[in-house]
Amino acid sequence: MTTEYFREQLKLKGLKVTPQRVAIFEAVANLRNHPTADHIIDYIKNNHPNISVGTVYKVLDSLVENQLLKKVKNEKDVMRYDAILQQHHHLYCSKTDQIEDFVDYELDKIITDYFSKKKIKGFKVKEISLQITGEFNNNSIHTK
Amino acid sequence: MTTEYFREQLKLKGLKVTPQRVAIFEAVANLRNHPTADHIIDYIKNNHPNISVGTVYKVLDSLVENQLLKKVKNEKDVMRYDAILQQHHHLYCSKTDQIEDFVDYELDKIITDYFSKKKIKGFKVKEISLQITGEFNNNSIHTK
DNA sequence: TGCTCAAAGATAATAATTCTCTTTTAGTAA
DNA sequence: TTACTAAAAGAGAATTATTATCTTTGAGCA
Ligand SMILES: [Mn+2]
Ligand SMILES: [Mn+2]
Ligand SMILES: [Zn+2]
Ligand SMILES: [Zn+2]
Repeated sequence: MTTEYFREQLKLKGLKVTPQRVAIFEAVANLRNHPTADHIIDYIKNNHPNISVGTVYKVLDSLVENQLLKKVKNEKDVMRYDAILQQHHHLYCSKTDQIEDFVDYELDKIITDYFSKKKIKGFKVKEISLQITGEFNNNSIHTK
Repeated sequence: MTTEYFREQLKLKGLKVTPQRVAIFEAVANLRNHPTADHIIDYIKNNHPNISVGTVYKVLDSLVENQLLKKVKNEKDVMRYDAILQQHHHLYCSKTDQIEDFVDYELDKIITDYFSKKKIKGFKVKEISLQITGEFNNNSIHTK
């Protein structure tokens, strides 16, 4: 996924294409492990040694607002971000803070079918995702 | 659910039964809407006008640790707590911060069945729950 | 009834995030 | 290409949630 792609996405949303926005957007996508603001800052330090933390938070907010990123719910006092917008689920490790993506179309179909029949009264569903909590086997943690 | 019940639960876990612990535990259970530490403090102000916020956080931590409460993941920078331990899901309102419980045994069975067949390799599942994001119809918000 | 250790209270410290203000710059139009 | 301008970035202070430290209190137990 090239830098040009990220610039384009920003443009499509009517956002000014700044080096900071591109770098932050790209960082979340490349890091892939649902990074925190801090992870992102570390990651872009080389090319942006003096980026302001306020900028990072503001950019993340606006990317989320413009639906180019999503926040990832978790039970720590630090927000995490996700560049994958398509429907997917998350594996939460209760030992480490690792969060991995879990994609399963068959499961998605089952759930979609179920909720197309059974409506939740008084609530309009926009999105359904699973949070799967458990533990990774140490040896199978794929860092790349 | 009587106060005696909460005292008993604490005792069963080998925790000292203090008025603060009982009050906080009871508050989360009675409030029912996945309160924050702050909500809890407000709620118990009458009976415990001088409770220390540090105490509230420490008690909440230890109740979670002892599996008498659960943290509720959400995408705000404030933790929320749940006294319902049995398997259930959450409806997240994207307009307000309302989080409501959603219980559905049929759905649980479908998901359990699915995962009993299809294992996730490299990951030992402990718990699966859905986060259902959407919007409540204003008129059907049940505050009690 | 008194001991003792764990818990509560008070308050300072920390960490994540937001805010305010000044400077810079991307986009646009002369 | 240049100049203008609104929006964004930077710097740093402020805020908020949470945690830590230290002293005092009190629950459980002999
Ligand atoms: Mn914090
Ligand atoms: Mn915070
Ligand atoms: Zn993800
Ligand atoms: Zn709940």
